[in-house]
Amino acid sequence: MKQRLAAIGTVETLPHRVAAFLSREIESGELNPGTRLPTEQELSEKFGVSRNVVREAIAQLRADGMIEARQGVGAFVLAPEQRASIRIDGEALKDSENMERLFELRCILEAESAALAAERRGQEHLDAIKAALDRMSGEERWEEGSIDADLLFHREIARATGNSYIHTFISFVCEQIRRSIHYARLTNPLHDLVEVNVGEHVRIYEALVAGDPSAAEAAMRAHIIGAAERVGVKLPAARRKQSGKGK
Amino acid sequence: MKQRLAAIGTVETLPHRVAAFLSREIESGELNPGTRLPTEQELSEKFGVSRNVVREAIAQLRADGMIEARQGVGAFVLAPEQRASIRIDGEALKDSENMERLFELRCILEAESAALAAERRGQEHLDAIKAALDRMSGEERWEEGSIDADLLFHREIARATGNSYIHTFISFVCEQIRRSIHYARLTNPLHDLVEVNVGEHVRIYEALVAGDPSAAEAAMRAHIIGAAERVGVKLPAARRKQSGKGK
DNA sequence: TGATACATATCATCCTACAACTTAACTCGA
DNA sequence: TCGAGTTAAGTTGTAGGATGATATGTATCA
Repeated sequence: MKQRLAAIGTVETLPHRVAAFLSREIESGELNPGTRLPTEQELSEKFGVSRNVVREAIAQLRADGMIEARQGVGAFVLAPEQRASIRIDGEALKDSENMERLFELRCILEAESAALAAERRGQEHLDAIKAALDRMSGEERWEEGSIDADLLFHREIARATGNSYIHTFISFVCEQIRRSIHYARLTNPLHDLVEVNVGEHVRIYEALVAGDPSAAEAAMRAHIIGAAERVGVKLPAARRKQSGKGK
Repeated sequence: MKQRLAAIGTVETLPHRVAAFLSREIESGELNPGTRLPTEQELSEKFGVSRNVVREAIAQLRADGMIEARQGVGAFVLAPEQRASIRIDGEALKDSENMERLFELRCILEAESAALAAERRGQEHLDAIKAALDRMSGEERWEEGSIDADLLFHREIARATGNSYIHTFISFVCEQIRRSIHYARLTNPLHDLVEVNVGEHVRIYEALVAGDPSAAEAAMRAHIIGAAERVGVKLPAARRKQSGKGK
């Protein structure tokens, strides 16, 4: 709490910057659940901004369920379980272990998504998935166009599950991963472009056409594991395909 | 866009209400990606609030990545894929089909969580899970205390996966479900209290102790399906446990 | 036709003022 | 002395006005 805006860094509007700063204080444990934030006036002075800016920042944080404000009392940090939304800290993804974990979560979601899509897809879903696949095949190198087509491919599969929450969660996770990789490239332009592997996508598509949930799941799992490795992330050992204890 | 705040309903601060209204317009497709919102001044007049209130509302929406504001131009709706966070509309969960879908997603996440926890848990995890279990067992009826203990049980299992994203996602989904059920009870006080089924929890715990991922997954899946049914939600047919095609 | 200047529209920030709510302190009566 | 009621102080919630910054469109000039 000794910071001024000059030390906050990053771009964007002042409210966004104040909110980001406070958010980091909360996530890092500097401000524990139950802690009362400084008053709006104090924050205003501390950061050298108007009270309106502080209020806008606080509005953001309360919409996220990170804090609650009580009129006449102050603003208090809430427990993470009370959050009204899920966010992923882009900075945290610079740590490759966190990237691993996010890929693991993605693998869980996408493997199930593919299996459900294989069961529930209609012709219109297959058409959309094929269109994304064709778009991917038309690219010679793994560039933004390919990345967009790849994301679209995954999103269309998730759409075919008929479960909008699955679609939302997968879209979100894929987008966060994409952003992280994108920013890594901006920082390090020599970062190698990753080659597209359309064969893996084709196998997923074929399993969907065949309506084979197990094949779809396996193909998708292999694809996500492969995609992770291609960006330098090694997923934790595959599970239960070796245990053979499952019924 | 013909609404006034009187028609917005719900409680809370004016910015929150304006943001919620706009958010619903966006989610419902009334405001498509690329659409330009009315100016701040127009929204201020339309809703009969000050421009500050409108700005705070917009700050919330832009923090979510639902809109982007360009100085001198206006505020524009962004595509859902650009969202910086995941939210679940509590109103949408009043539709039982959406509740089904959310439970399905929960089942996907929690089954995997249990399996990973069975592989990765340490003694400290088991202790925490047991503590939550004991707390649940001490309750004679399914009340808030039991619900909290149940949520804690699930969160501790997710923590044992060692993947904070899994933990975050599961916590979030469980909390949204809990809130939805809680509000349903406020609206309809005659809604039956649901009995706690500690036996299912014990089975999960035992599989964790035994370090048996398959058993943990199966027990968790059965528990989630049972929990859903106990609140009147029937999950889509179980998948792949009958296909037997998996390797 | 392209570049430059100017006007207009709109967001971003700041400031002031008052309303509404909460909490602590004070006063008064039993 | 204790409890209830009142008042004062502190803090958030809202409103309104002003100025700065940015983007876009239009007019003018070379």
